[in-house]
Amino acid sequence: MSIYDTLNPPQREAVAQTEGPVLILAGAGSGKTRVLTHRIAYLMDEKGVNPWNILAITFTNKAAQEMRERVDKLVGFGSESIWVSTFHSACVRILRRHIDNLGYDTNFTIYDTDDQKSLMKDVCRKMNIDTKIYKERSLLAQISHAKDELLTPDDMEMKAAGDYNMKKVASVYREYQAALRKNNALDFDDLIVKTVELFEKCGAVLEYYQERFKYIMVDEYQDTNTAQFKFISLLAQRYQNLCVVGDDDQSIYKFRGANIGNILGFEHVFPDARVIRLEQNYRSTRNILNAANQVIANNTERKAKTLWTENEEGSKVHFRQFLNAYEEAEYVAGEIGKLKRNGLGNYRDCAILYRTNAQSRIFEEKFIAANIPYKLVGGVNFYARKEIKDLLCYLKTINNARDDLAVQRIINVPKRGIGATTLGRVQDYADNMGISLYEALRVAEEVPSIGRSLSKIDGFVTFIQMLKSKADVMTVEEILQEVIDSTGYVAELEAEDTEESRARIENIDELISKTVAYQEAMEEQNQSATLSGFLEEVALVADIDTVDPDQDYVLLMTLHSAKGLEFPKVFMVGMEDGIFPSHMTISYGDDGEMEEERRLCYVGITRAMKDLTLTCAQQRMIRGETQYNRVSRFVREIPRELVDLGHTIQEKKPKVEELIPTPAKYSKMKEILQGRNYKPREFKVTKANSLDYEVGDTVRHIKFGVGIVKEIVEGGRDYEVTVEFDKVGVKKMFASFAKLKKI
DNA sequence: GGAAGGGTTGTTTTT
DNA sequence: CAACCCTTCC
Repeated sequence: MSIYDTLNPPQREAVAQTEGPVLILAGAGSGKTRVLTHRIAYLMDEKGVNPWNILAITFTNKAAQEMRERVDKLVGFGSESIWVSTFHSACVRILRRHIDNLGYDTNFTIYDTDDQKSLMKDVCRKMNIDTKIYKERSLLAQISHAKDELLTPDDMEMKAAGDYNMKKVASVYREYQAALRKNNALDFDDLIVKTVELFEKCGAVLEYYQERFKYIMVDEYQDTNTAQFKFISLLAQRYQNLCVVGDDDQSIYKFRGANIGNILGFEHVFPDARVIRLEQNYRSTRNILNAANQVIANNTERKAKTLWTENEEGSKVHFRQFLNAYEEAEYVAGEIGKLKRNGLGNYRDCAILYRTNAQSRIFEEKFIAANIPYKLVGGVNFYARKEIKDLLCYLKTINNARDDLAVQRIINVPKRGIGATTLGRVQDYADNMGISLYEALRVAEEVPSIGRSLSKIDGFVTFIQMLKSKADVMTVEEILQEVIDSTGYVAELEAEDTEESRARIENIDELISKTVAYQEAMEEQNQSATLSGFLEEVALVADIDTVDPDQDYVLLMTLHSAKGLEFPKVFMVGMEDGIFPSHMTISYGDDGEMEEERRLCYVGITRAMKDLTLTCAQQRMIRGETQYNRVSRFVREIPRELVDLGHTIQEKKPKVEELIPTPAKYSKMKEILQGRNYKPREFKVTKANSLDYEVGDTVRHIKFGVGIVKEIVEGGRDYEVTVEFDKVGVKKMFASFAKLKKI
């Protein structure tokens, strides 16, 4: 009995076909992750392939991690030397070693969307471009599309021919790239583009990686763009052992350049490719799968296939319509509460899927009111929060002083009395001398009419220099701690003492824990923890990567984020024409866009294992105005006999109210929500049953150090602990996030 | 130099 | 409805 006996025939074929190009068309829930992990195991076990020679590209870091764990279980050795990572991480890893060939420093910074926007703003200002006409966002979008297609500014200009607008964009693109290079920074798209550029420019580097990656596998292949395809084909050119896995019906990233032609035309590019179809679904009940099949059958641009399953029929797809979004959310909260109370399932079995992030708000409100723990995936990224960005920019400045953007952000945070005027003068000087902002600050005495600000600038520069010199011997955590202490960042927030400032401090504590976690992870993998390593990890984590399967919470996310996941119970909410499919698609889109929306719907439906509920509201507030939407056309595409309509339209919510303890008045809700602080994300404030320390004990706090517990007051939600610290005096804090350790 | 307030704008979707 | 940008006022 071998580990491969549990596979069905096509799965086994996909596993055993190790040589040459292979296209695996894997329908939703057809066990493609199993195939991939078994295939890797097979390569190592049966074919004697060195794990060092295997590259597996996944869509998220989380998927990468899971795949490694599963291979570990199958093979039990060597999985740590397989490269399993996302396109972006793989490229960063390569660039960190070789990007000096392209004239960048290997400690380059990675710019996120916010950084890109600030940089673009600078560029437009310098070029005298009216951002009322050419919006930063739209310029960046056009540039991003160009990069997806591997078009340089020159290509774009050529393509523009007589098109004035596109010519203008091309010139902005050129300046933008120059600015990035000056800051020694890359944006997300550059990570791929520059790697391809590197391969094309340096034959030796490409050859090295071709030799290294003799076996290449790519998951979620339907969502690769042209640049990613180029990256992969260059690598696979020599040995041609390229195995791609995808499902054209689940291609949902056209807007960010995904080229569905990559999968539809694979056999054309690799004529001797073996094509294997996985059509048996192991995930969903028959009713759910049939509903999905019926919906997707309305698309014309697809490789025909029909998924089947041996699973039981299961319950029908539930459909419920409500008066408004509040009742919709209340219903969902009520259903989940009921499930948990009746012991029929856990919170973690449930996912709420919606089309746009903005729809999450109401569900958060209702979940808080109903005391249901949840985790919001996506939306405002943790690393996009002001306090986190501020601190990270300190780290970036210490790491790469050529990053002007980072320096600009922190030079006067906290207030050092270095204002816009002074900064402008230094910037001018830097521009004239062709040096970076930070270099100019270092020689600020040379800058004309700097006056009294000089001493303040000196203070800042001395501080950064000190940390730069010590960066090699300090851990990331120590550096961060030093920044926090010396700048008084947290102290300032403490003085503020509002709900908001406390939430910010909590976020900062979390950032500190993340540095510790990073160090531990590196130690485990026998790698050294570096500042640029940490910054890179921070730049490339997707929110979904932070979901912890051991925690019992409901997941709230967009349909896009749900790709690749599965849940026993799924709620697809906001099923209305105008929301999903989106207003944009209905009014301005073509057939292709509508088909993409439909694929998104297909992805949503096929996430569900046992139970699927579709909901919508008759009226809904969008951007301050009330909309009346029809039931989504996708709902109407599901055959009537597969649907349970419940007790008609507005079942007045008699039971629901009982389920929700707080008075269901919106204003009241809002008060609770806002009182609880800003944007509550996870339910972390869970009151411990008891504390493992008591009055008189000596405890350690991650930030304040050692102290003695003076008082413990039991509050409703949490314990309030008063501690007298050796260094910082008496502090009051909540037990659940002070994380005091008895010593 | 910095905070407060008013007007304007906009959302699909993300690494 | 908010978030964000810009102006105004201290």
